[in-house]
Amino acid sequence: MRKKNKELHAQRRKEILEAASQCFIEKGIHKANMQEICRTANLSPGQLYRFFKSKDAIILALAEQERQAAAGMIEYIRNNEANVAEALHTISSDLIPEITDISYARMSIEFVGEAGRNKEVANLFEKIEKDFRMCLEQAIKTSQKAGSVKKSVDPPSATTVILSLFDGLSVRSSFETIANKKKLTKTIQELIRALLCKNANKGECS
Amino acid sequence: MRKKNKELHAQRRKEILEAASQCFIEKGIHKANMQEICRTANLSPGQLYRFFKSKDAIILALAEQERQAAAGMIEYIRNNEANVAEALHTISSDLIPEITDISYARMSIEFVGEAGRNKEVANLFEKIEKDFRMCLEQAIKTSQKAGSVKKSVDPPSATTVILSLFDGLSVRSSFETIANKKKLTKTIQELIRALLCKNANKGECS
Amino acid sequence: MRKKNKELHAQRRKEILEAASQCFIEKGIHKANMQEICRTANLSPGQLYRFFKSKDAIILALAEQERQAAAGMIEYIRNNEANVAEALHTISSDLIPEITDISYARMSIEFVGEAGRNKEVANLFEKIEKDFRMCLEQAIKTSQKAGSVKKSVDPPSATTVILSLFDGLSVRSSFETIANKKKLTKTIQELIRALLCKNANKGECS
Amino acid sequence: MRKKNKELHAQRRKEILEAASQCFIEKGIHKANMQEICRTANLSPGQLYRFFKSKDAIILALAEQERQAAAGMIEYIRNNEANVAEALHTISSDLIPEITDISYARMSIEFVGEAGRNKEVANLFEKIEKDFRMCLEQAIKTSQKAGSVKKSVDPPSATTVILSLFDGLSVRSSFETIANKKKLTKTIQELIRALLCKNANKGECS
DNA sequence: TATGAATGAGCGTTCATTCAT
DNA sequence: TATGAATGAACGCTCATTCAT
Repeated sequence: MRKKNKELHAQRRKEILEAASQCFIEKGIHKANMQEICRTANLSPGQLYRFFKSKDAIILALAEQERQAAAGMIEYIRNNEANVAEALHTISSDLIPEITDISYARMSIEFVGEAGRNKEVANLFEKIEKDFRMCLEQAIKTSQKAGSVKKSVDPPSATTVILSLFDGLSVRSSFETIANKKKLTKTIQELIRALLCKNANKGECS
Repeated sequence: MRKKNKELHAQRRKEILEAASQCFIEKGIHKANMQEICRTANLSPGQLYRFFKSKDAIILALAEQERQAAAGMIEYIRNNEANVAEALHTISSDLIPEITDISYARMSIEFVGEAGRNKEVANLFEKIEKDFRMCLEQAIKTSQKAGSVKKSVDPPSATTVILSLFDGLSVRSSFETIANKKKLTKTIQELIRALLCKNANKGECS
Repeated sequence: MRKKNKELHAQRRKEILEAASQCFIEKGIHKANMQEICRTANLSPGQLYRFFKSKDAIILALAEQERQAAAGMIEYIRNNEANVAEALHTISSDLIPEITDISYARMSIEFVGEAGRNKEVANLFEKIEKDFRMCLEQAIKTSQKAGSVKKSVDPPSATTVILSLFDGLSVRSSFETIANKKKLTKTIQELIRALLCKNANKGECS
Repeated sequence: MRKKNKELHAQRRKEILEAASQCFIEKGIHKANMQEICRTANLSPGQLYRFFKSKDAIILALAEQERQAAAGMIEYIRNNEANVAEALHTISSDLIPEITDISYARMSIEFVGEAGRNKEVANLFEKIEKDFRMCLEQAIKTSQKAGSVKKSVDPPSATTVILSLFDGLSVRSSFETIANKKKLTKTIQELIRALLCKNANKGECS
C-alpha cells in the first residue's frame, strides 16, 4: 500500500512535469499559466499544489530533470577520459539530433532565461555546468597525458569552445531549422578532432 | 530650438532604452515592470508612454539596436568575401569580448526567449539571422572559389557551426564567467581556421 | 450536481448583469468601473472574469437581454399582421409603463451611446432595429391589404414615426418624470389609430 | 483694446467648442480626450484651460449652446400661441431635417447620457425641457381656448407625445438613416394635426 | 483526499490636469 | 501670455495561490 502510493505519487509528478514542459515550450514559462498546466495534466489546482508547492518548484524540478540527462554524458566522458575526442565523436551522433530538437531547444532557452531571475534555478544550472566543465577539462588533460590530444590545447578554452558549440547549436535550433543534421554532425565531429587531435585530417585521433 | 527638442527627444529615448535594458537584464523582460523602468529612467509612466507606445515597443526597439550592431559585422564580412577566414579572425578580436559581456549575454537570452512568444521580435530576429547566414554562406562560397577556403567545406554546415559557436559563447557567458578571454579568442580563431583553411596549422590561410 | 452547477452559473451571470445594470444606470457605462460592479455583485474581479471575459462582454450581454425583450414584441406584431393598429394598441398598455421606467430609460440611453463607439453593440442594435422596422413595415402593408389600415399611409414613414415615438418616450423618461402614464398611454393609442386607421375618431379600427 | 480682447476670447471659446463638438460626435464624450480637442482646436492644453476650467465645463458650455437653439423655438411657439398646430407644422419643416442630422443626433445622445451622470448638465437639461414643456402646454391650452385645438386633448399628454416624437426622431437618426425626410416630415405634420385638430383630414386646422 | 470557486495584489496603460519654462 | 512636458491616480484585467466544501 505504502509503496503503491509512492509510485502513484512519483507517476503523477512525472505527468505534471510533462504537462508543464509542454506548456512552457508552447508559450514560454511566464505566459504559460497554472490553470493551463492543470488542464493539460488533468488535475485540479488543489491537487497540483499537493505535488508542487509553487510554479517555481515545477520549473526547478524540470531543470533538475535536465541535470539528470547531463549526468549521463558526464559519466560517459569520465569512462573514456583517455580519449575525449573519440568520446565526443561518439556522443555527438546522439546528442546533436537531440539538442537541435525544437522542443528541447525552446525549453533550454526558457531555463537559461529563468536562471537569470530565479536564484534556485541559477544555482542548479551553475552546478550542472561546473560538473560538466570540470569533467571535460579533466578528460582533456588526461587525454593529453595519454597522447590522444595535442599538448598545445588549452584545456579551459577548449572546454568552453566545445560546450559553447553545443549550447549554441541548441539556441539556434529554437529559431532556425537545421537543414541537414547529418552533415552538420559530421562537420562538428571533424571540428572537434581538428581542435583536439594532432593529425585531424587523417580522420581519426591516434 | 526645434533641433534641441529633437535631440532631447532622441536622448530621452536612449535613456529609456538604457533603463529598460538594465531592468530586463536584472529581472528578465517579464518580471521587469513598467513602473520600475520608469523609476530607473526617472520618468513618470505618462511621460514614458510619450516615447514608446507600449512595453513591446521598448523590447522591439532594443532588439532593433542589436540588429544595427549585427549589420556592421555583415558589412565587414561582405567587404572581405574572398577571405572569410581572415575576416572572421579579425572580427573575433572585438566580437568575443563584446558578446561574452554578461549584460549583452543576458539581454540576448531574453530576446531569444521573447522571440518565442512575440511575433514582431521573432520576425526581426529571423531577418537578422537570415541576413547573417546568407552573408556568411556566400562569403564561404566566394572564398572557396578564391581558394582561401577548402573545397571540402560544406558552406551551410560551416555557417551553422560558426554562428552557433558565437551564439553559444554568449549564452554560456550569461551563467559562467569566461576566465581567460584572450586565450579563448585565440582558440576560436584557430578553430575557425582549422574548419575553413587547408594548412590551418601553418598559422594563416593562404 | 452538474445541473446545480449550471444553474448556479446562470444565476451568477444574472446577478452580475443585474449589478452591472445598476452601476451603469447610476453612473453610466464609462464611469462605472469593474471594481464597483464586483462590489455590487459581491464578487472579486477574478471571479467576475470567470463569468464575463470583459467589460464589453457584460455590456453586450445586457444589450442582448434587451434584444430578447424586443423579440417578444416582434412576435406579437407578426401574429397580428392583419391588424397592426390593434396589435400596437394592445402592446402599448404594457410597453409604455415599461419603457418609461427610469432605469429602463437610462439603460437604453447608455446603450445607444455605446453603440456609437462599440462596433459589436452597434451591430446588435442594428439587427434589432432592422428586425423591428421590417416587421412593423410588413405588418402595415399586410394591414393595408386587409383593409384595417388606410391606403394613404406610407409604411416606412409611419414605421419611423411609431418607433421614434416609443424611443422618444423612453429617452424623455430618463430626465423627466411622466406624470400620468394612463392618460399618456391613451393619447398614444389614439394617435396611432389616427395615424393608421380610416375612422380613427370612431374609437376603433375596422 | 479691451473689447478686442473680449471678442478674441469669445471667438476662441467658440472655436474650442466646435472642436470639442466634433470630437465628441466622432468618439463620444468619454473616448474623446483633451489632447485631441486641443489638437483639433489648434491650441495647447495650457491655453485651452484658460478658456475652460475642465472637460466638464466644455460639455456644459456645449449643452448651453443647444439650450440657445431651443430658446428660438420656444419663442416662435409663444408668438403663435393661438395656433400651436400651425406653429408646429411650420417649425417641423426646418426642425426635422436638423434634428435627424447624424451629428446633431449623436451629440444629443451624448448630452442625454451625460445628464445621467453630471449633475450640472442634468440641471441645465431639466431647465430647458421644463421651459419647453411649459411653453408647449401653455400654447395648447391657449389654442384650445382659441378653438384651434380640440377640447378633448389632454395638454400634458399631448406635450409629452410631441416632444417625445421629436426626441425619438433624433435618437433613431443616430443609428438609422432616415430614407425619405420629406415624406417623414409630411407624415409627422399630419400626425400632429390629427393629434390636435378637429378636422385633421381636411389638411389644415381651422 | 479532491475540487474548483474564490482571492486580491499587481500588471500595462491612459488621460485630465498642472506648472516650470 | 503661451507652451507642452510632466504627473500620478485610476482603469480593465490576469493569475499564482488558497481554502471551504
